[in-house]
Amino acid sequence: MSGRPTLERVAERAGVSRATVSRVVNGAETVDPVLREKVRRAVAELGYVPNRSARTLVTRRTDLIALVAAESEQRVFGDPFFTDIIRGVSQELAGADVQLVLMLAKSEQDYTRIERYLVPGHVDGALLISQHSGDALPGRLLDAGVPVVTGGRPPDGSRDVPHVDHDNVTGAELATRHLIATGRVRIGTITGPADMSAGVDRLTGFRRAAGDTVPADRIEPGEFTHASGVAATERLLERAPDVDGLFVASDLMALGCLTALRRAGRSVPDDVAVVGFDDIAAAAEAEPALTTVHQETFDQGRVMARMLLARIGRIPATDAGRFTEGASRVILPVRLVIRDSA
Amino acid sequence: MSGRPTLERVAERAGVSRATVSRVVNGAETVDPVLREKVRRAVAELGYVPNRSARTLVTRRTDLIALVAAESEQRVFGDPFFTDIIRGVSQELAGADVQLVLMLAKSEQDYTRIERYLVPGHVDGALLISQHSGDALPGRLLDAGVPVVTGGRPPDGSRDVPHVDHDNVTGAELATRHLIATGRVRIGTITGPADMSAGVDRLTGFRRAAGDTVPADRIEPGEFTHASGVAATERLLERAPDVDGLFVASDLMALGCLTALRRAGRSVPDDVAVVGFDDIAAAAEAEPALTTVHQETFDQGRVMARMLLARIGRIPATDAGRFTEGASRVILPVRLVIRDSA
DNA sequence: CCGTGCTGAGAGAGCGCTCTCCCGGCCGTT
DNA sequence: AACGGCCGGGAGAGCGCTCTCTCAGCACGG
Repeated sequence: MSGRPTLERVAERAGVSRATVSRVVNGAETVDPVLREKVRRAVAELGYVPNRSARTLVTRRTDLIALVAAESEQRVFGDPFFTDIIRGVSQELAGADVQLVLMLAKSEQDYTRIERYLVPGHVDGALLISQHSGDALPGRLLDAGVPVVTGGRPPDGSRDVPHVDHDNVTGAELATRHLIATGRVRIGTITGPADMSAGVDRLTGFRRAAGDTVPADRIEPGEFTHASGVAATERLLERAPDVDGLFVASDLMALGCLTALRRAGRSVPDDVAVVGFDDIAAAAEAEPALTTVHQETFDQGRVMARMLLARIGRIPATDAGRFTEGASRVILPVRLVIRDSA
Repeated sequence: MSGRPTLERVAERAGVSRATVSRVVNGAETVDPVLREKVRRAVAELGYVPNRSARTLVTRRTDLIALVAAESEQRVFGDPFFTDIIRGVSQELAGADVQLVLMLAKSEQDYTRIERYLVPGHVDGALLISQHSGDALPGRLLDAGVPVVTGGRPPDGSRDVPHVDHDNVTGAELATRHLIATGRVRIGTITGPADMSAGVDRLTGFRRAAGDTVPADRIEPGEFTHASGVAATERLLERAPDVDGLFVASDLMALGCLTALRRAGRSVPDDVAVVGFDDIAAAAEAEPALTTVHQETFDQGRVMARMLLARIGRIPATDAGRFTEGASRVILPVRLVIRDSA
């Protein structure tokens, strides 16, 4: 570390000034090809790599982007969702030579720490996932001028933040219509949390397809986890034993639902048809294989990253495409995947 | 960002020199309490937060630690393993005010990029998970003087690197002994990849318990994934249809194994007893609930982080405990969890 | 009374880079 | 032939921080 070559050393070796080396390293056009070649060689010979901090100090660019996930209640983490988003984000950032700083918030205290870290320009921008209503972070970051993109529509009532979401309403509608089209008449749903937009939107879609005639005892709240899927199904079966079709707002819950139905002696899809949402890997392996709404979580991560990169001017104009300036909202399409459970 | 207060401004407001403010901010003892209080107030009033790059430039400390995962073949990612490690690492780093930089390598090219990034002091240390034999990264980092801790024993033949592993040999031995103790006589195993130490060690443990009498056609290689578990079980059943007990080297594969056995019309545990390894959340939910070897992946992440922090002098001596200097190797205990599949 | 030893605080020199100036040389113009 | 314009390259001023060095001030002993 002590012996690491500096710009100065490279300049010396190449017989030019520091400024010229800097120009070459940063790809400036206005350098004589002969000098450029000399510098290139000196850089290679010395194994020169620019010192990030020194550069950041003057450019005010960190080449760092934070991915913040509210991990509270382990909700995010049981979900393959998290992993896929990270993979997508990671891939896109790698291409832009930007590093990913991962920050998990388990408590209010963590949140404060994260806020203190993000605000003063330690990162060039932030990606937020798993937002809940009442979350002040996006607003604070916006106020502080930190570029932000969230995964999923911000909860109702929060400020308008650029975001990338899946078409949850349409997905839920497709799922529910499928239940109806296959002859189910006493349809119910297990919903996601009411403080997350994915929960709200999927219920909206369900209502849009099923109409307002669905009695309240066939609507049961869950928490997007496997365990909550089991519990919600049990409660629902108790109150509405004649239910013959269920739209379950996440695959993890749907898997729990299958377990609960099996224990209750109901056969799927004969007695009760089940449709999930997310199309996680385990859905296809379930017994029976789960009919579900497919979404592209990996792509969501990629688009989030691209959108943020565009906002901070890190994507060449040609590449940025529709995300360059205007777009502050991208809704990705979903599709129904019919397997055996409905 | 432009208006962010600097040390200079704080000094001015507090009526002291920059050096004194720096001392207070960094918790030096040798400052007059009166001045200290003045500085504290000025810091609070201006909302001063030190500029990380400027500090890094002189201290050569980045307060950044990289977590590198070889994501190739998506093996790492299907696994809840990854998520748990991250959670553990993240928690421990948060306490030390160190940020986590996540780097996923999908290709050789990524690997080169990562190496270029890590070597020149962009991070204070690196955590490596999912190592394969032939992986040159740990050695290169060691040579470059970058502190490294790996998750899992480095593959045979690689250089000795500080690491944190679970006791895979003992775990596999326990699992296999359980099969024997419950009366299974024609025992087989589905192994992990031969280029990963977890795969090798679990096979060693199996052999240690089962003896050398196990015929080769009851040993079938898998890749730690669900799909490979299904395939390996099918191949094994074809060659050794009379098998009555299986030690499967990962839960994901064991779940696949259950699926394959069900399809083949074998009942578990009556016809074939199955023991997995990892105790992922889904193991308890499986049908039948999976008997498996429990490991503390979350703790593994924590210990890895602590070990690295100790090596770079970021853990107070009292806390560092056994990891301070000597320990370059920690083996975490595992235990057998008996459920319904064996 | 002065000299010695200490403690606490300020002055100032960088850390390695970028970027704005400015200047020298070359072209084209009048 | 003289001059303006332009372009490539060098000099040098920071970016915000840390840390060594130095010195002022005080208590103490001789």
